[in-house]
Amino acid sequence: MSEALVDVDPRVRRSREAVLAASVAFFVAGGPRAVTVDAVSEASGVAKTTIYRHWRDRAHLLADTYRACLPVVPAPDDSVSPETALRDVVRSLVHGMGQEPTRSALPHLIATPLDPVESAALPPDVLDQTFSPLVASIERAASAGVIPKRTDTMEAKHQLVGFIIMSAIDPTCAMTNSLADRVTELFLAGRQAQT
Amino acid sequence: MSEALVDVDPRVRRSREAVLAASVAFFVAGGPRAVTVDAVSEASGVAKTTIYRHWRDRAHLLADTYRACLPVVPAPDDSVSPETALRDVVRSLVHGMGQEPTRSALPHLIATPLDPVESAALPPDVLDQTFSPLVASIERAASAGVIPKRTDTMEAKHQLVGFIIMSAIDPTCAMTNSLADRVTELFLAGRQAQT
DNA sequence: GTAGTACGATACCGTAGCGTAGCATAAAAG
DNA sequence: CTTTTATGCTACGCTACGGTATCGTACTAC
Repeated sequence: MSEALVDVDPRVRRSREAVLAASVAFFVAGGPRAVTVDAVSEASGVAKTTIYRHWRDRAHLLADTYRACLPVVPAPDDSVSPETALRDVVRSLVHGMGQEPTRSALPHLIATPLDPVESAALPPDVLDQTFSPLVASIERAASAGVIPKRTDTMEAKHQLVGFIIMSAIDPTCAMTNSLADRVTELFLAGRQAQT
Repeated sequence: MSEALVDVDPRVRRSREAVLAASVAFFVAGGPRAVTVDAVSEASGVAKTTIYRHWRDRAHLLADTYRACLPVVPAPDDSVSPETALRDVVRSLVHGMGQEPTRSALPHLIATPLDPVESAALPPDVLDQTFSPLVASIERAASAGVIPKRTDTMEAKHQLVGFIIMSAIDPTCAMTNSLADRVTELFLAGRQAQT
């Protein structure tokens, strides 16, 4: 980030990182409710007062914690075929959802934005942004005719995202490229069978 | 329930129902964290002391609240074809997930069992039981050869359940038989295209 | 009508958690 | 070495919440 050029003081860096790491750990283990300033302070070794010097209040700390648990999904590559682009995005999503802390935090990532108090400092559509590359790939596949042109984008999104998320929530499931490609194949085969 | 034959006293019935209704409302609106005994007491008009006469502690109230939000999914009918049985179960699931309070509570229904403190009085596999009819239908379809016999049951479950849940979470999505049949069709077409 | 029982109201204790104030200390920057 | 700044520590006030005790009242059942 560009902030790294401003926050030169290593003390600030160290404090912010230690706090966020502890906060993420609590969020993963017990959801937003488990992220208490006192607990984070003790676990991170950073004084409570210092935490409040970096975050206005608990809601803002929680917002940063939430964002730290979101996977980074690269934008789809337009220079390859629509099928390949879709397959790559699904691979990225499966990989991102399988990585910690995202994977263990997933149920909380879904539920937190719906909590009227815990979502206080959260932008309303944080989670949607994660799936926007996928939506773009679906739309491209539809306009290219790889799947029926009349395909309901949101329905297709539910189909793919749901499959991936349920797999990630199941701890016995391996989040590999192999799984990702199966997701893509089953999706394409089903859609292409539509009259 | 058979309890209705024992709890003849209308005062008890009235209290239990009012408390549970208010508790469900809070759970739907804000998750387990929002279910506080004080708030439920005030909203239901039932005294706090009376609540503790019917539930040992907050955890047991929350467990009943959670169960009240689960949909009822009838067991699959073995007298019809595997395809029809699967289609019917998917219809029931879609319908159940689309009904209030289940629909609005869905994210919390997923996240709550993973919360180490809020899941205190919850049986560990409450949510799984909801999907057991679906799993049975998938297995029957596989052994009948409607879908490949080597089908990974859990993977197929993730595929179907994920699609349904993501649709239900999207408030703009109509949870109709039409959607349910599309889910089933896309599933079967994709699976049947497997070599 | 009478006995039993569920209920409501109030008051209370203990704990957890948010957020702040004041001051001493250590570390970075020049 | 000196100045600036980030930090740690202790203490504090406040609120929300879980859970209990007590007592008077209203309703149900027979």
